[in-house]
Amino acid sequence: MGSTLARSGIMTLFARRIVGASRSTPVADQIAQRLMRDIIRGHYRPGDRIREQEVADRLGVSRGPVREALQIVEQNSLIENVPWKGARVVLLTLNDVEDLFLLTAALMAVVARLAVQRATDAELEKFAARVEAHAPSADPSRPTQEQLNAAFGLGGYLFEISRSPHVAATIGRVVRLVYWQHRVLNAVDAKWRADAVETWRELARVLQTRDAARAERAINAVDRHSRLQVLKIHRELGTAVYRLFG
Amino acid sequence: MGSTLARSGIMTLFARRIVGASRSTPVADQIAQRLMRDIIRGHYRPGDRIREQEVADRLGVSRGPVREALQIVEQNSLIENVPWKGARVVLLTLNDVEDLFLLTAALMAVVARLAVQRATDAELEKFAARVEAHAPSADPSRPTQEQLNAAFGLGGYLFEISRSPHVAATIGRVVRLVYWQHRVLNAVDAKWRADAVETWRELARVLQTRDAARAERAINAVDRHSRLQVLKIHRELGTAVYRLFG
DNA sequence: CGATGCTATTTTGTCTACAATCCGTCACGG
DNA sequence: CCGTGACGGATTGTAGACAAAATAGCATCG
Repeated sequence: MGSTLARSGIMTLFARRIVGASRSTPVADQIAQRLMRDIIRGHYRPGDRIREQEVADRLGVSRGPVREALQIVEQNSLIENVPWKGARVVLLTLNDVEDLFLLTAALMAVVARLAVQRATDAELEKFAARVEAHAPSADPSRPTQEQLNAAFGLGGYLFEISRSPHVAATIGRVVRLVYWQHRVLNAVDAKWRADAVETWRELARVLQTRDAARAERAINAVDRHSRLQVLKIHRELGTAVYRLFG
Repeated sequence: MGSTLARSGIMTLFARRIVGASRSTPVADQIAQRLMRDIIRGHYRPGDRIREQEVADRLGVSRGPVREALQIVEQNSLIENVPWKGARVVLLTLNDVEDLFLLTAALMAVVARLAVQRATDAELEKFAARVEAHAPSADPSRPTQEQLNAAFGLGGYLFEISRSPHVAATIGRVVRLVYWQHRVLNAVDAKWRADAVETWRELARVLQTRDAARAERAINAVDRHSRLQVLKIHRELGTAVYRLFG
């Protein structure tokens, strides 16, 4: 059946299975990861309906696991499940996005403190190396998707070395939505991407000083650029932003 | 089928369905709420296995909706779903609980700011009234469950008047786990409960001053008493705390 | 006596079938 | 011409049956 079900690889960072870790990932989980990837990559757009049978046919499974997966995706705030009407990709309003950035700021501060406290020197060095490795994707000529993947990957590793599954899970649900909104940044081809990489570099440097207060400021600087741009576009375009998600 | 499926009423506060709001709550959601209630109230204890057929028989439904419900509960970090081995109630370690309190503190600060900004005067008065109404449950002779319900109810209303579904959903997942840990407070029958009510009263007063900084301090004071007690018990008893969850 | 491998039972994972509900369409009447 | 209500197709909700895997118990062997 599931030759079409190749594991995502990017989202996996936030999927912590604390104990068992059996070799075979449950099909429902795989479908959920795949659906969230498809939504964030633009295969489904905000407001789109997701039909169970369509997903089942596309992935070569039956509707049972698909329904379980939809519950997972709903819990991650990417879809809404309305009784007898099915699943629909959420339409985030300007207020939603503002609140998500609020949450991100507060939770990122926690992550920064934990990383400073708990990450090893080797891990912080590896983090800095990853920042450099992903830096090329900040090239304005590259598609937004690469920048998105890079940020998601860096964030995921940062959560990992913070050594708190609960913090990682909580903030993971939030940043997934935030980075999804980064798709609207297609509309602005400014030097924003280069600035973003510079803030990541600064964060990597500050983390190695083990200064919690400075780390909090540095990690919030990372999101500041994108936050301003994303909110600006939302304010200008209103609900028309959804056309940018194709 | 579902005469046994009476709606919980307490958890409902965190279950936001943004648009549709059809009259009939999906069975899977009802089962999930019921399972989470059962776990927190001690029907299932940490480490207990939850068999699908048992749940299905007990609630008078088939295994399909139960499986969907288990995915929801797993996303709320109350159970772990291990492939081919089923669902098991999570065993929170001391580290887990510490991290959850960290998260709570950070997120409660956000809630305090939002409540100060967004709640109406009438809502803040109603909040103060609810604090007084629930005050009797702080009576040391009452069971811990009542104190737990009271705190959960007050928290839920506070999240509601903060007017941010995303913040409410995010912190809801965390405080559910935190208040679950309050069960260990059976072991200490100190004057903790009366102190707790006094911190709630103080929070209600401060919110009405619309002072965000003071509100942050006040809301963190609410959890401080229970946090210290809970962590103390965890440190003293180690894994033996699980015996307190019956 | 203890360890190991086999077998029976239990439990989970998935699929198929059927019932309940919704949505678009069209006929009908005002 | 427009609103209203019924019909049919499509989609979701649930149930039951079957396959796959794990657990427990027991017999066997060292």
